[in-house]
Amino acid sequence: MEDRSQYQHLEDLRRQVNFHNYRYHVLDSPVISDYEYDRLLGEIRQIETGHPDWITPDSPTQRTGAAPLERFEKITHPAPILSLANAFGSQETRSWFERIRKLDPRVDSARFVVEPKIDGLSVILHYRDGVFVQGATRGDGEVGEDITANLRTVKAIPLKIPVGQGLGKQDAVQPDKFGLDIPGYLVVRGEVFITHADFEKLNQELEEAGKKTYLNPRNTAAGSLRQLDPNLTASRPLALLVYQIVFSEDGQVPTSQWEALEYLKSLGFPVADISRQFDNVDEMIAYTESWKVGRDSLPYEADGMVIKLDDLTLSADLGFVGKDPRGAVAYKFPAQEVTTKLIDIGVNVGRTGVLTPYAVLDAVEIGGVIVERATLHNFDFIADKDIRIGDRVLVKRAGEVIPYVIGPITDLRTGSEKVYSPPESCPACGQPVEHLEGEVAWYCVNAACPEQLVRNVEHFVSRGAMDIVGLGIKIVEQLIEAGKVSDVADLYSLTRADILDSVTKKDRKSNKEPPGKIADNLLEAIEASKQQSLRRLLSALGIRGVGEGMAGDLARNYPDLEALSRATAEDLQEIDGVGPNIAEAIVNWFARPANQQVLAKLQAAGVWPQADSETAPAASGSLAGLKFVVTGTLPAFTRSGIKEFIESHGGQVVDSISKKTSYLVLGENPGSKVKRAQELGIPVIDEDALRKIIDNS
DNA sequence: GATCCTCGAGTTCG
DNA sequence: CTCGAGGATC
Repeated sequence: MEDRSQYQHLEDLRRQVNFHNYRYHVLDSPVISDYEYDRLLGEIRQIETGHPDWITPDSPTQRTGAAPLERFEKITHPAPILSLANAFGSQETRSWFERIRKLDPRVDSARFVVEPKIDGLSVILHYRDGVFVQGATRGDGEVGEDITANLRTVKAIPLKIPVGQGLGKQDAVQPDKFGLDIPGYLVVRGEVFITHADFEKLNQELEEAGKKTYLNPRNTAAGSLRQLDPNLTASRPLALLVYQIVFSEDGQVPTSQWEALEYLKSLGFPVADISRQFDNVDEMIAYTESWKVGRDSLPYEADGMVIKLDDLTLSADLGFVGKDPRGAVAYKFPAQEVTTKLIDIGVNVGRTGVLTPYAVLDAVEIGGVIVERATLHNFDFIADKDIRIGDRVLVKRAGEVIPYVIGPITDLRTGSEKVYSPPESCPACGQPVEHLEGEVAWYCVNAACPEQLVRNVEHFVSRGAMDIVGLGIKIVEQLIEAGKVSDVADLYSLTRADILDSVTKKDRKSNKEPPGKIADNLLEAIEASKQQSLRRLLSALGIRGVGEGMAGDLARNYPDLEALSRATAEDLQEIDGVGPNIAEAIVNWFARPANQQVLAKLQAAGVWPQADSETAPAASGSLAGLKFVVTGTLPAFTRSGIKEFIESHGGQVVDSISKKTSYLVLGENPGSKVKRAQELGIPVIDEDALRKIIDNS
């Protein structure tokens, strides 16, 4: 008697846990705390321990704990698991529609369903009498691998359908709203994936534990499902969205894709909430395109949208082209991540002598441009990620612009890859390289390294520094090669003849301007640069640790270079933001004879700015005390324009988002900063909103 | 001593 | 944009 009531209690507990599981993993809105959930689960475990014969495969305790497998068994799918033809852009999507319209007049008035194409792993789930009995990978579409034990640990997969039956809650689903008999045997298809947020959290945890991190959410999801030990799979934050009924027996299922999604939802399966139904091609395409732009705001990685004819009967009647069904098409977004071969590793020498490795890649298109080079940051990065020459690597364009190597696809190694070791001598001058203890960077310490000189002069003339227009890297190289320039001060003693002698020979055919004119323009630009502010000159000199910001701070505290050169390390540390390291770097720079010579030459040439008004901070204004970060392109401003605009109203512009940021100003084609702002709860505004803030105060 | 913030330096393609 | 590192802050 007691057994009987305890069994009923167990059943009740299981129903409750399943319900809360559904609330959490499918609806994403839990109604009890994790603690309470764990307590319910614990109680079930306790009862089951006392009565092992009561354990059923759909008990929530059976999600974990299965023993590791030797290998995965093969499973033949009950129906072929199809792939889709791709369409790149709206033009190809329209062509697809036109093609099938000609084949069948019914297409003319057809409806469409648009769903996200999530970058995860396709899985096939089998339910016998409402109980999850088997799960498989897609494999080649006919035969997949049995990963039932792993899938059981994915909490978003209902172990029993329908969910919520008998709980009497308002969220309880009504599977009979379609008036259909739930099939005794039902096979559905879905995508297992990991959200961006969970992926980042997982990688952070792995990194803290000193373990190897994953490359991207897709690899992680795929790797997690292919673990032979289900306990490992259980520890991964896998999510699921279901989108297709593959097969059914002993029952009826909807014959429209939209209803199929509704039906699956009613059975307790998670279904993508951005899926939409359309009866108009233009609106369908507009919606699809809207996600091409908005893909970054999705919580998961999507590599496109799937467009399906809503009428599944019509879709089936249309048949196939090769293996692809005619009734659906995958609208692909431009790739943001691409794999390619790393052919070689080269090394650049920066103006400070830092050696930076870069990857020479087998050219690939990423997001519309051909990429064949990507920075590798530093030599530790190569070692940490275990990047080898000949590896296939995953490459991404950060913020849609600068490509970088995420890491090697180790599964694709052939054994012929070569481990890379950093050079022992500078690739530009051949002098031995040095590495300071505790620092990541390797340096070429040869003061006469020609590459460093080129970079140094390049930096000196750049837009943010002395702003000498018309003096590009090519001309700098030629002037140095011709021996006309051996430090930045030499620019001010250049004659017309010097420039004509060394520069014009090579550039003549590519330039329409007569060489004399080029020389004159250049001399004029050099002359004009003598009027640049102390802040700009300081930042142009390239003292270690002194960039645009620090140069401004120094220029506010010292009237000219002479005064600064006499400052001691102690004096300098009085300035906010200057610590022992930067103070020492400044003192050392002024102490070097070569630099003293440069200073003397500059002074003689009249390049000797005094403390200037440009450095006076705007202490008041409607934006006083507010910190702004700008991302993307603003309609009415240039990059430096918006900075000046905000600063002129007393606001401050910084580069990276932190808790102290007041607003993120959003332009077009924004980068990853938007996501970070959302995480930190920082208000995101556009240009107009910024103006309103100024006007309203 | 640990953690957060800010800055500097190098960076690709067209 | 990313990464490293110096400085400030608790």
